[in-house]
Amino acid sequence: MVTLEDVARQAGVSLATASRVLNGSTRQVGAAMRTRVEKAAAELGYRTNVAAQTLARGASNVIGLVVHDLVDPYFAAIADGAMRAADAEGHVVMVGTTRRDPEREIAYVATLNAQRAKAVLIAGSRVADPVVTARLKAELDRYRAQGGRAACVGQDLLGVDTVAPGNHAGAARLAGALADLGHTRFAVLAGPPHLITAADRRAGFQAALAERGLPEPQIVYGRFDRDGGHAAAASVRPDVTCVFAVNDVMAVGALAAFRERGVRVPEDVSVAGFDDIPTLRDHVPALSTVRLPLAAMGSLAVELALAGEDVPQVVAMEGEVVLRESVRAI
Amino acid sequence: MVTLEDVARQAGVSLATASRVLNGSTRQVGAAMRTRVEKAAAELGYRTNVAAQTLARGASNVIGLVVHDLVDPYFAAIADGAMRAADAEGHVVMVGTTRRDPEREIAYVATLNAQRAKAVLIAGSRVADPVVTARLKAELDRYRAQGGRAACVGQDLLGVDTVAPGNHAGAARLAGALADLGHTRFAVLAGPPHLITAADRRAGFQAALAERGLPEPQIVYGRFDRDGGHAAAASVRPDVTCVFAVNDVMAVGALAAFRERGVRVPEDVSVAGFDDIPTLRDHVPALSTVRLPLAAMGSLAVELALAGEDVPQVVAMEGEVVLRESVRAI
DNA sequence: CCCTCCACGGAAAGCGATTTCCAAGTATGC
DNA sequence: GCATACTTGGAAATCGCTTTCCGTGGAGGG
Repeated sequence: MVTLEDVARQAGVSLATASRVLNGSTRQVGAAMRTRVEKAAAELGYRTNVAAQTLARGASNVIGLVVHDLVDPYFAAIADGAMRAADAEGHVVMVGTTRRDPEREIAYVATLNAQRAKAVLIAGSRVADPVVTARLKAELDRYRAQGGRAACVGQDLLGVDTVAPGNHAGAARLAGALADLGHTRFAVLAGPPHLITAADRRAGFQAALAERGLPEPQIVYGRFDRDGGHAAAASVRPDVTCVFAVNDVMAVGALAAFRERGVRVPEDVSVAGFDDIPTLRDHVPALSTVRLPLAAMGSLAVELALAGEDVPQVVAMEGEVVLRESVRAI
Repeated sequence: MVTLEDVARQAGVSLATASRVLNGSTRQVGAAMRTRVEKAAAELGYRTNVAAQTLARGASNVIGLVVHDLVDPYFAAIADGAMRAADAEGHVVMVGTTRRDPEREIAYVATLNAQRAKAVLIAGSRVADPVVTARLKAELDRYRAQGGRAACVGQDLLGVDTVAPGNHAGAARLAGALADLGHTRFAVLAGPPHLITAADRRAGFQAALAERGLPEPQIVYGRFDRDGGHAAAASVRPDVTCVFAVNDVMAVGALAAFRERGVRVPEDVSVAGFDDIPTLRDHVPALSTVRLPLAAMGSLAVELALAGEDVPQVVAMEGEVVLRESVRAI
């Protein structure tokens, strides 16, 4: 394994000079020395040992990204945005998936702390359990106490820079748009009650209906993924004319369930989701939803974390209602 | 920043003992010392400095994964499989996206070499340019010369452990199945000519048609993504009854293009893809394809790399033809 | 022509862990 | 009861790089 010392010896210069040439420094190195070092490094096939560099510098160029599930287009889009931003700043990205287990989320923050990652990004909904949230916050605080930066895409509950999607307001606007189409009897495929994102969207939707004096929607709890939507669709009451799934992958699952049962969308029932994941544009029928700029949210989170303001910044991202063929007026 | 030395001092033991307790070792430590160290570590909130550990041990627990595009469900599925396997072995994963630029692929291998990653996984098609391939191979060889392990999901061109999808054979079997339905006039949305995966699939398809004495299919080149399929579909000749897109995302794009033009699938034209990406199951019409076990391929690649046999292993993965509603007999 | 200052090369002290080598204490066998 | 063999704790060298501090030679100013 060729080290900087090998390069320095081959070039006939000191370690310090070789380091300054190859790994950047504020100090200048004369042209003659510089080319000698570069030539030696190329000949020997030298590659910096980042572990040693990180140790010596006391700072790494790793950005950690924690998501629930990379296969979910929602997280894939956020991760993609984050990776582009990280890349543009010369950082590399370490990704961990929690598989929706908060314990794994905490463990991964600890791992990233051990890596002395430059920044940690946590994407995805918080859970309603205050004990779990407190433990994650404690782990993040410890990390930040050691000089780490952190940002979150989701609820502003961790005391760090946050990109906060307007879940409540977006769902409320969607409810309004759907009510304007003449719907009165709604169902909400609400996901798990303890997931705050799911709960906020459900609550926003319900609040808007109540404000208009419309009857309470049917609430169906379930999982937050495609299969959860598929299963929940089975219990929707027959008099319901419009179904709101609290995220797009659930809506896609519900659409599949309706199709299997011969229920036509939108003729028999209207369906809407939330997020506007990229894969949606090829779906039949085209799904109505609330558009969130997912990739931008990912890159913004990276920028916030890297900027590292003293007081945590919270940026709200409002979703835009997009009506497509999955809904119709009644 | 609390170090092992702080912990040792607080516990009143030596650095060596603290290290043995906290970071694993073959050596035993007495129960009394052990609990004292653990207590001190917990009180101080100690987190191992992985950079220092990596430097001292001469080995890291990072696995690098290089993919073209995380938003593409094909790569997301492979990455997910790889991450699960890595996780099971106690490794963390660093992901890089190349955005289909071979230069970035090479650069990322160099970065992972600098990280002294335990293993590097390269997923995605090689390109036909032998110079580029040689440069990537050289970079990988340098990495492996320093003790790194590598594996590849794709063509066996890099001299490392490889999980090789049966592109040619799978496409040939698909062509056979489609011909059995009575189709004789085909088009192939062939992707970019220089992408070997795309070329192999096209060639396999053509070979099977030729073997049956069927006329040459129309070949339409284009990009290897959804928009490429969408654009390519526009130039399909009107007499064609069956279109093969060399991957699923292209097929999905083609389906969208046909829908926009009022061409019905499968009534007017049959369409098939390749890969069987997970999002396909909710597509309308359900897309016929060749199923590849993507997640398993990802985890297998990790296992191969970690096993580190002396001679590179090559595991072929054969795809299974799956006919769904996007094709019909003629 | 002398003095100051700048530019640039090198020696050496860390960074925070692991691990080898010693030494001392404790079991075990006869 | 003594020699032998394990255990187990600690001192110190080491991993590869960065960076401070020092020293030297040459340019520029008066």
